[in-house]
Amino acid sequence: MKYSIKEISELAHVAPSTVSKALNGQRGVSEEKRAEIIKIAGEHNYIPNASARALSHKSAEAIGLIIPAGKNRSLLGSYWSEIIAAIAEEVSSRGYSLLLFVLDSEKRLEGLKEMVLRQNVDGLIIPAEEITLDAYNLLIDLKIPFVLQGRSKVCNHYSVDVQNMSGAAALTRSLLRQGCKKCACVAGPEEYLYSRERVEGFRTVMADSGIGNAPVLYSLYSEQKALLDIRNFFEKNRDVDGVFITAGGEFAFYVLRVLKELGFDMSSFGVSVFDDFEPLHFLPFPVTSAKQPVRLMGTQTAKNLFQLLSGEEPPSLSLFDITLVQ
Amino acid sequence: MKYSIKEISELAHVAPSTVSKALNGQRGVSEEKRAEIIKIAGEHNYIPNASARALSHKSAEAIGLIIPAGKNRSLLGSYWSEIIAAIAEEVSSRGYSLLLFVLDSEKRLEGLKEMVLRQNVDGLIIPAEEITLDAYNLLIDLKIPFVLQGRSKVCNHYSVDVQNMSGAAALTRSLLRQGCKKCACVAGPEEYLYSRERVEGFRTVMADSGIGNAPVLYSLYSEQKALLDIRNFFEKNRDVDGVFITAGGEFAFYVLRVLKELGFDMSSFGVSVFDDFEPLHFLPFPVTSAKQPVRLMGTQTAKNLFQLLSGEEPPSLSLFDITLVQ
DNA sequence: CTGAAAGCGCTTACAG
DNA sequence: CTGAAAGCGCTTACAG
Repeated sequence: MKYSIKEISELAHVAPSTVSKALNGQRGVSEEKRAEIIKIAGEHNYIPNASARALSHKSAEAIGLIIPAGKNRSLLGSYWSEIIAAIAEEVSSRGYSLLLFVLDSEKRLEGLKEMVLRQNVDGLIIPAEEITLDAYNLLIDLKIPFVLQGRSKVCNHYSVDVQNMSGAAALTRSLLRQGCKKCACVAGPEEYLYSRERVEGFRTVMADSGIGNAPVLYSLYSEQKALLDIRNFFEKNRDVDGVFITAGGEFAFYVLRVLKELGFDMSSFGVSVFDDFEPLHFLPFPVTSAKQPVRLMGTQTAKNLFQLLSGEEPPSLSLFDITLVQ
Repeated sequence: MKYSIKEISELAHVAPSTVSKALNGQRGVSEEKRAEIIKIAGEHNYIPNASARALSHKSAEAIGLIIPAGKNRSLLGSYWSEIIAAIAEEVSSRGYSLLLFVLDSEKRLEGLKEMVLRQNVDGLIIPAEEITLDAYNLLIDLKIPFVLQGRSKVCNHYSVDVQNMSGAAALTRSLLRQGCKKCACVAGPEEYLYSRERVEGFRTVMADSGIGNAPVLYSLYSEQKALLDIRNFFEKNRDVDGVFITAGGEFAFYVLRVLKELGFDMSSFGVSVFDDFEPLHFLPFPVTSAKQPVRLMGTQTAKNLFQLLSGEEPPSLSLFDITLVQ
């Protein structure tokens, strides 16, 4: 059975307010009574009602995390699965809880807006690529604190991100160093800032080394669409001998699957991937990848949000470097 | 700015209770007023306070999902990342939200207990391998509805699980069919029922084919410990020519890494893994894996929990079959 | 130190 | 149809 504070107060022969103070470690209760109350509450498995607490506190002690996944975008092997773990850890270490909102590819932030907002959260963590101007304005209007995971081109707001351009440049240089003559780039959705930045890093290095217009493909993360696009792309670019893939996880494997199917000789093919993923290094050919300090980044995001909640001003941008993994 | 129902009611020149009825689609409001109220609420981005709502409803419209991950157990490529997505989808399609609790390897359910319980959730989804008798009794005492993901040996309760024994048997038979003469089994923690069941499936098939005591290793999922155990195991079992791994994701790759390091000739080595994981099929040698219908299982778990919440009696056990993937 | 009272923002009988 | 009132379970000034 579930007890309320009133019932506990009766069992302890004190007022509810005294129980509240005792259990919350506030002063104004004799140590004698406090001990007694704690004992009784423990014996009855008393657990304060979080909603009531939130209502009077005017704080739910909860933060909301939005992640892009759902039917067409797997969480598997992705950046987001590690982000979740990192943020969950930081959030729960502060006694807060974590509301998770998973975005379907169709129902973008729009559909979830109401849902997210009607759940009481003190703040939100939002993937930069998902925020829209409308959503941004709404959050600002409602004064709901939030931080972005990544940077957005839609709005300028507190962000935590990785050095996309220099990371992509390093990966591209690695392809050249391996002797690739004709490199291509397969990127995620063009509408995402990080896709574009990584492509730009690729292009810059290619241009610097005198290669005018290396082939670039922007695609989507949905398996079906990606496989189709990638196949078309490589059928038109049979002479490519190296590829820079701007996104890891399953997407990188889609590219590799197509290359294999089209009969490319992978033993003399350069592959570099933005985002590290252990299975990449078990392949029968070498892969260079960029490891983002994802855990640190997730933790930083949560920390920045908590700073915001406490009224302090967090850094407007926390930028992290990648590490090359061979 | 954030408006309360009282403020909206003043703007609309009606009583708060009328606003409530209008916005919640209840009868007892003229359609005229209802339209007017909805209009005003919309214009002011009115969003009802979830805590207040939960407090009077006596339902938070939220369910809690506990997952085992954290520092030493990655979410990457795991069963749990898909479970999260499936459950999130089902939960949000019902207008509920999802509280996520990530368990560190040290602080098992115990530490989280208070945390989980003081957040208002209508029900919980708990990994079978994490539940303890104490936690079980507490939940029963507090009448908090919950379902288990997997079966537990600690308690008999509503569960959703995969056919562990027959799946393991199929994978083992596949090794034999490939011509393996000396098969070993590398399993996850012995304390987990599914580890034991899968080992049992392995042993049964081995025994049936006249092989007395095939080597079996139980280890942990933490990278460090696993690598150590696995190395020791195979150093002592140099003559093994096939392995059945009871868990997919990164754990399977630990095994493969060690085999590679120890110089086993993988081209003539049989590998079968319980749990499918796309990267497994890009390896330079064939791997047989068992694909669990993880999405369906997650959805079923959520559905069973909602049945429980609505006062119905869900199946005490929903069992799913694996599919062999070559 | 102790407790009665008001308030947090909703919802839901209940009366008019 | 409409609204005043009580209640959900806490917390927090405020008196005593």
